[in-house]
Amino acid sequence: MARGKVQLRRIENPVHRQVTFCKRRAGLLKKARELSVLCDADIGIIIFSAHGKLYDLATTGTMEELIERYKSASGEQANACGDQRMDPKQEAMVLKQEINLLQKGLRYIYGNRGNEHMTVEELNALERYLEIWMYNIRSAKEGMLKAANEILQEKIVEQNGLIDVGMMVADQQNGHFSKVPLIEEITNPLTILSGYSTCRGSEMGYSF
Amino acid sequence: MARGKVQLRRIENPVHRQVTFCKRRAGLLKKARELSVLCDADIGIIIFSAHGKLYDLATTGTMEELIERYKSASGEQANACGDQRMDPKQEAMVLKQEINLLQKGLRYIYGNRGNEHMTVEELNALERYLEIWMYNIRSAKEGMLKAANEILQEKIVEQNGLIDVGMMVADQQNGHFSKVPLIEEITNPLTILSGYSTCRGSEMGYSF
DNA sequence: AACTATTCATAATA
DNA sequence: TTATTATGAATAGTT
Repeated sequence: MARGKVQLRRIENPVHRQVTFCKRRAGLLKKARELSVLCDADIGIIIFSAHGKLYDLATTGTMEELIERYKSASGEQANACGDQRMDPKQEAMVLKQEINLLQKGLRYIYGNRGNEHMTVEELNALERYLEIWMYNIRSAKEGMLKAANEILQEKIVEQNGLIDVGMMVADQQNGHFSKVPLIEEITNPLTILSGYSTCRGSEMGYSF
Repeated sequence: MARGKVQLRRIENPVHRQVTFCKRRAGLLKKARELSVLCDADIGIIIFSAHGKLYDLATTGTMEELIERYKSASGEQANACGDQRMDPKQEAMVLKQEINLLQKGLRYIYGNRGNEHMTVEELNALERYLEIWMYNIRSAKEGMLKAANEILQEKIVEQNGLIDVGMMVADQQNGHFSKVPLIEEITNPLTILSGYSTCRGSEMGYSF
C-alpha cells in the first residue's frame, strides 16, 4: 500500500514476508477491534502463521465462547426454519460474554486494580451495557418494575423476616416506590456479579 | 479515515452504524484475505453483528477445521500452569442455569404469567439469589458501590450528554446518593435481563 | 450505490 | 523487532 502497489501473491522473500506478516497482522487486529467498538459487533480472529504459530483475538469474552456461539449460529443457518428466534445456545453465549465483561469490570473497579487491566474496548462495552440498562430502566419502570416489586416483596416478606425490607426503603421519600422499592435496591449489574463471585468465587477459582 | 477523524466509540446513529459495519466488515475480510495470500497464513474470522447475524471467513479449508486446529494449539499454550480453575464447560453450564432461572423468573413476574410456570424449587432458588445479592449489597455498599459509582459516573458523564443523568436521580431526595446514584438506578438482577431482552428481545424471540 | 477529501496503513528502507 | 516516510488504500461524510 505504500511505495509501490503490492501484488496479491505470496511474498517470496522470507524477510519481507515476515515483516509484512507482523505489520498486517497488527493492522488486521486493530481493524477488528475498531469494527467491534464502532458497530457493536463481536469478533473473533484466528491466525496461523506459515510456521503454525497461533495468534488470536476475541473482542468479547473468550474465543471459546465465540466458537460455541459460532457453532450454534452456523448450525442454525443450515436448517433454514423461518423462525427468527435466536438459538438458546447462542443466546446463552451472548449472556455469558456479558457476564464475563461485567465480572472483569467489577474486578477492575473494586479490589485488585493493580493486577486487573481492562482495555479501552472493554470499558466502552461496559458503558454500552450501562447505557442499555439505563434506557430500559426508564421505559420499563412503570410496568415491569412495579409488577416485579409487588410480587417479589410479597414473596420475600411472606417468607419471614430474613430480609430487613424497612432498611431497604430508607432512601425513598417521594412515595413513588415507597411500597415496592425492592428492585431498586436489589438490583445492580455489578452487584449481581459481586453476589455471584462472593458466594462462590472461591469454589470456582475466581480471585475477587 | 476520511472527512473527519472517527472516534473510537460506538456509532450511535443506527444508519451510520449499519453503513459503517458493512464497509468495514468488507474491509476487514479483504485485509484478512490479503494477509493470508501475501504471508501464507491461515486465517479465520467470525463476526457477529449487534443483531446476532453471523459473518465468517476461513481462508483455508473450513472454519471447523480452523477451530479444531485452534483448540489444539491454544490447549498447548494453556497447559503448564497449575490452574485450579473450574472446567470452562462446567462453569458455562452453571452460568447458563442461573441465567435461565433468572429469565424464567422475569417472565414469570412480568408478562405472560398464564403461559409461564415455575416450580417451587425454581422459585426458591431465585429467592436465594435475591438474598445473596441483598447481603452483598449491604456489606459492599460502603466500599464498592461508592467507588464504582464514582468511576462509572465519571466515565459516563465525561462522555457527553447522551445520558440524562439528572433524570436518573429524580427519585433520590435524601442526598445520600444524590451525587453518585447511578448504580442504585442501573442495577437490578432482573433489570439486567429486561434490558437485554427489551433491546434485542424482538430479534431474539422473547415475549416479555 | 457513488463520489472525494481525508485519514490511515504500510512497503521500502534503515 | 522498531522507526521513518512516501504512497496507496480505506473510508466518513455527502450526494
